[in-house]
Amino acid sequence: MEYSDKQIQIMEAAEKLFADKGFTGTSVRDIAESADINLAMISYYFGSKEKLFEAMFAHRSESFKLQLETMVQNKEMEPMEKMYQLIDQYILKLTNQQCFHRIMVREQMINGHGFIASQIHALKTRNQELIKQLIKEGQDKGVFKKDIDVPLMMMTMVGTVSQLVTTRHFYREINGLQSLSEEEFDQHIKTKLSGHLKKIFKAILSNEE
Amino acid sequence: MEYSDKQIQIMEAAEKLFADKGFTGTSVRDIAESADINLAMISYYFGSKEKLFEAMFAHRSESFKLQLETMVQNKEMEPMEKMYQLIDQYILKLTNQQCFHRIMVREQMINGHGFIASQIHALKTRNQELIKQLIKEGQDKGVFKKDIDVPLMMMTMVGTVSQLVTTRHFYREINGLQSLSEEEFDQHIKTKLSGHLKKIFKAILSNEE
DNA sequence: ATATTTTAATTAAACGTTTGTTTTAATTAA
DNA sequence: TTAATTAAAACAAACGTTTAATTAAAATAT
Repeated sequence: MEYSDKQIQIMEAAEKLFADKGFTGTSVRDIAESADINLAMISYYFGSKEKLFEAMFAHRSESFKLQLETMVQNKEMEPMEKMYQLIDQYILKLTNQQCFHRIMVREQMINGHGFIASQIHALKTRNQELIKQLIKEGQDKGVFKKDIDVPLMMMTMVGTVSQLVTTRHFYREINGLQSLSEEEFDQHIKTKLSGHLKKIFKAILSNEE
Repeated sequence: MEYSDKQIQIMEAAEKLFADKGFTGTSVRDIAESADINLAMISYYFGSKEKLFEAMFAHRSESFKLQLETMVQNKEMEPMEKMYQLIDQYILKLTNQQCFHRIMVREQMINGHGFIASQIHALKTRNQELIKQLIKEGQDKGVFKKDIDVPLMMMTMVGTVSQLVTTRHFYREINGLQSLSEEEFDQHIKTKLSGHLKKIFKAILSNEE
């Protein structure tokens, strides 16, 4: 789908507001003011508030996809290296798109059957499939353990990163990092999380002692 | 705070709706119908929708507290055993109060400064403090590693359980567990999570090889 | 114990706002 | 001149809350 500059401007304002206040907590007048456009433009461009939400979600979903195909199929790379790269890519996606992630968290909790639910389902199923391939390769090569619960493992990766992103202000305070700028704090999070998750995944996956 | 049966009846209906549809997504008329009372009773008993939310939250917060004090101070118990017990207790709390947890997840994402934010902050700070004690004891006894990032470790415990609870329908489908009843599925989750987290925490914490 | 008074609980209707959306009119670009 | 784009006003529906009237319960007096 192609969008004009004005449409993207509206979607970006909407994303921020939806992330902060939720779908029902955000009014179309909020969005119009924040995007600096007249409120009639929302219906004009997107048809409705709901359809704007869906358009924004689908738009961001695209850039939220993990780029794993070529990496998973790469035969030069060690399985554990691939796993580490997956972790870093996931951390990067989430820290770079924290608004969209917060929206995802809200939507995931609703066991819906509409457009958004199927978008999330497709995203998750795709990732799970690719990671299963990655794990199998490591097992076939004898470097990964045999009894690995992939969905549970993913829960730990996604859950840990998600928890840090959604409670970042608490983590920040408890570690006395108020002096850092948002960008510096994001960098701090990335580094810490990366080391932490790699340690855990090595312990779960690796056959070596 | 003491509440009458009717007040609890209202708070329980409200909790379910707030968990499913969010605060703004839930109308006082929804709550009144679901609790089978006249809508004026909400203002009559609680003052406002907002105050009902706060009352419900504080009420549930009480029973959500981890009971750790006596366990942490127990000198007969091994540190790792305590850690395992903490994990199981946390899993139990979350699976038993999934509605409240979903509300917590929503509220945590808002970096607010009101009543709810301070309730959550108190809950989290208290847990973190007790767990820090637990870790320190293990380190002093020489059974835990020295370089442990307690906040990050907690992110993994809380995050993994939270992720499973908030995306339970997806986890259920991907593992082909649709035939289980909700209760059987909850039991399945508890068992799996317990083993998974204990394995991870042993790897992170234990000094033994 | 019964009758009376007082307090509390419950109801339906109404209030003024805010909501998402549409319409109408004005302006701009082709 | 025609079509595309913007702004402002208007719309009904839904919102949280309050009101005033009624019923139920509790407390007091006889």
